[in-house]
Amino acid sequence: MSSQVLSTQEDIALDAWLRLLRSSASMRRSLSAELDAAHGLAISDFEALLQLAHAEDSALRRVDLAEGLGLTASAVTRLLDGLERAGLVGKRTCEHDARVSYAVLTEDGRAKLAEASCSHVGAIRALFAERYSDEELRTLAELLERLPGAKCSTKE
Amino acid sequence: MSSQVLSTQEDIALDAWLRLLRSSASMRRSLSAELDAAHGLAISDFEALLQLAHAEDSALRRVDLAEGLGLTASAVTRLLDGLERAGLVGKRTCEHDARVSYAVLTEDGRAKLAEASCSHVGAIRALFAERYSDEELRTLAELLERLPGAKCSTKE
DNA sequence: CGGCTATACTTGATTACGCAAGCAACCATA
DNA sequence: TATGGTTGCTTGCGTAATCAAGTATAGCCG
Repeated sequence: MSSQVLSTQEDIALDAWLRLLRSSASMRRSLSAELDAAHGLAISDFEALLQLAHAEDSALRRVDLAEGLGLTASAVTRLLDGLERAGLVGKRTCEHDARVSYAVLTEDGRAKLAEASCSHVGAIRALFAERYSDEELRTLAELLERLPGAKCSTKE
Repeated sequence: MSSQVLSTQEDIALDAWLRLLRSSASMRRSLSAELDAAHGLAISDFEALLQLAHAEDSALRRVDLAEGLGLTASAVTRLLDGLERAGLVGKRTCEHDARVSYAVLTEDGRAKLAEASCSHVGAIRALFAERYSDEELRTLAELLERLPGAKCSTKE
């Protein structure tokens, strides 16, 4: 009794939160190791390329990329530094606003993405397919969508 | 068509994965800011104190704490450095194995945890309660438990 | 006993992020 | 046009994590 600081009553929210944290960290670690070993990309690199590939003209303002990735502007500056150095994305200036610079997917970038997509997305799909039925997966995706910051999708 | 690297067919697994990543990052950021502002603790600090409070004798080997927190041994060394400096945990040697050193919750640590639990766990509960019915929350927790690294719980 | 391997932990280097501050360009209003 | 506020982006710095390498103890097997 003396050791009970928190009530022992089931606290499902706390369990859900811990599982969310732990599983995302654990999956991020393993997927990241795989992706890096196979293609020399970090997870954020891959997702940036993916966002660009789905964007109009394969180009995005850095601000919008940050929004899409759930990162800050400064993180995107450094992320793109690396991708530009690797030749996977390029810069394009904006005619109407000299402040903005577009990040543009290069042909090399598109090729790299295609090459990495197969194994990476496959690994992601496998992780879920092993554990859930189609119905359960849809339920999970729907429930997760309601959480803060989760309004993201592969389409559009 | 030229811009489609990945199939546009619904890829629920990928959506679920992105939502998991984004929501955990977003929630971690906001909860962390709150917890730090109100009690000067990082999320990992809080969770370490919580694990200790639930442990036998309020003590854990560093290895086991690492396992419970989903961190590496070196991360735990540095985490405990801070908590020891703050007087919230202490060290205890092991009689039978000179390699191991137990991290022990101090009275100050227990008090700090009690103080922080109220608002922090409250915030967590609120985040979920706002979005889910009891039934949905149970479903979410159950689904998340199946993911890699999610085998964690507040009880035992 | 002596040597091997495994385990518990620490330490140094690196990384990925956030935040705060700064700069330059844009916009609105007077 | 001047001026004040906002937006897009970069830079400096701090932090929390990682990995790789190092130290010390344990325990086993010849």
